Amino acid sequence: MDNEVLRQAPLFSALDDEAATALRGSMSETRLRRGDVLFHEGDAGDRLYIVMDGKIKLGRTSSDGRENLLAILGPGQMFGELSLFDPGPRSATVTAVTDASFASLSHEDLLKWLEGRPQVARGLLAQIAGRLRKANDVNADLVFSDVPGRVAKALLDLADRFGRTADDGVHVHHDLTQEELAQLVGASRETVNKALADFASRGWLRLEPRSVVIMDVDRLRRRAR
Amino acid sequence: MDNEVLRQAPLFSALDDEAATALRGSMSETRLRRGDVLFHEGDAGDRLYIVMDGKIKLGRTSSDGRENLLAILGPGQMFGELSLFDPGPRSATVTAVTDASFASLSHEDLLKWLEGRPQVARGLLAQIAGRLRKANDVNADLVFSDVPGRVAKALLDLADRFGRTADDGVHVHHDLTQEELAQLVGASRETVNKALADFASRGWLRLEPRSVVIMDVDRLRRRAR
DNA sequence: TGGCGCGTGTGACCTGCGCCACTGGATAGG
DNA sequence: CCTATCCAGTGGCGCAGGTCACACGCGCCA
Repeated sequence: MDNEVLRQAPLFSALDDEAATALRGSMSETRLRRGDVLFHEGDAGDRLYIVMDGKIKLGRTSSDGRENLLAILGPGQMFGELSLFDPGPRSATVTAVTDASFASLSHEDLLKWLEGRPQVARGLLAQIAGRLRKANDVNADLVFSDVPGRVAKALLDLADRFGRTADDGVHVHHDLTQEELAQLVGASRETVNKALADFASRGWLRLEPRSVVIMDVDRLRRRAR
Repeated sequence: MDNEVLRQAPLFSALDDEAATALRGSMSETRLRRGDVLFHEGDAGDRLYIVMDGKIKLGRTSSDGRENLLAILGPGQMFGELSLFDPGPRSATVTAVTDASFASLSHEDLLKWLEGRPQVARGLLAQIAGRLRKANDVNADLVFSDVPGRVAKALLDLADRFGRTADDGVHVHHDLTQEELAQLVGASRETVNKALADFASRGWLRLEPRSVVIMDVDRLRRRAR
């Protein structure tokens, strides 16, 4: 792992070389293969992770075994921040959606390193605050939007973060099965499939295994709100 | 406002008198009557508020005008913390559910006062982290629970925070109309009414205007999960 | 190379719940 | 005191979406 990769994380993008090197010193690296679980909801643990490569899903399981995804995270994004300030068991299960690697840092080391770097501390808080805002948005969507709307919104979000624009549209290699997509938007696999098929039949997008090509972003965006 | 009232807030309960007095110095007080709005979603503002007395609702309005409540807050609870770390327009509208009074504090004053009081700063972060956890829980409920389940859950939560136990049950003066309760759980007023009526007919609770008496907490709890 | 599992695509139900319509009681304002 | 408004209660209708059932293709391993 070198400083460059670390700087992918918005949080650390502005660090000078000295600071980045110091941080790296106390970080360790982990690798997972698709489907592997990093930790489970309920586990103890106080490490903060930063995705270096690959994608992970953050999910929770209901008492009757059904699953619901809180987020899909990719390179540069972090997770486990909750346990930094609100000690206690992990509130979600983290599973690799593709082969992935992470840098991680103990609560303690992070806080020590953060001392004297109030800018970064601020940034960290802003991230948490942003997450809270986003969680509230998701709530509103669950109440107000129908399933196709939520699917459209999810695709646009994934496109923002993982999409590559080509001349035939925005290629979004989300690496999710439709089942996972369904868990992400809080709907059944079948309904999500039908929504996707409908979008495709309108020419808004093209379906590919574990990915989509969005051909009419505007239409999709209008369907999302 | 005196130091005692301030100490109702868990965040400030452990302050010594000097610290509390210092804090009070930079706080100002506001009063509202039932139905009055403190600020709207989208407004500018960076004050942190603490409810001293009464109850408020934190809500957002969808593009087509429908409303959705994020939380009901009572004495000792605070809001507006988001704008502390994530500057930008207010993300929710705050309305008084009963006559209410608040202490408030500017972003700037708070941060200044917080310097040298890392314990309190930590506590503040823990509150935000807790809110995030809770928001995620609500998401899961919206996905997995039916309306009666969410109503039961909401009642139990309100009971925890505002209930008074008597020998005929737990009296919960929530001060919410059924319409508001419905917005809180993300359902229609009618459906919530029917759920409540059903609970009442089973003898789990008794309905009173803007309040309920829970007579069988256990049953209700079992219905909630 | 044949079978098996996994992801996807699609139709046929069934039902929870949103929306509408109306009633009756309570509260407030002229 | 009468009317207007708000809130609670209840029935009926329609539909979005969950569940079930099944079919197809593709990759993997024995």
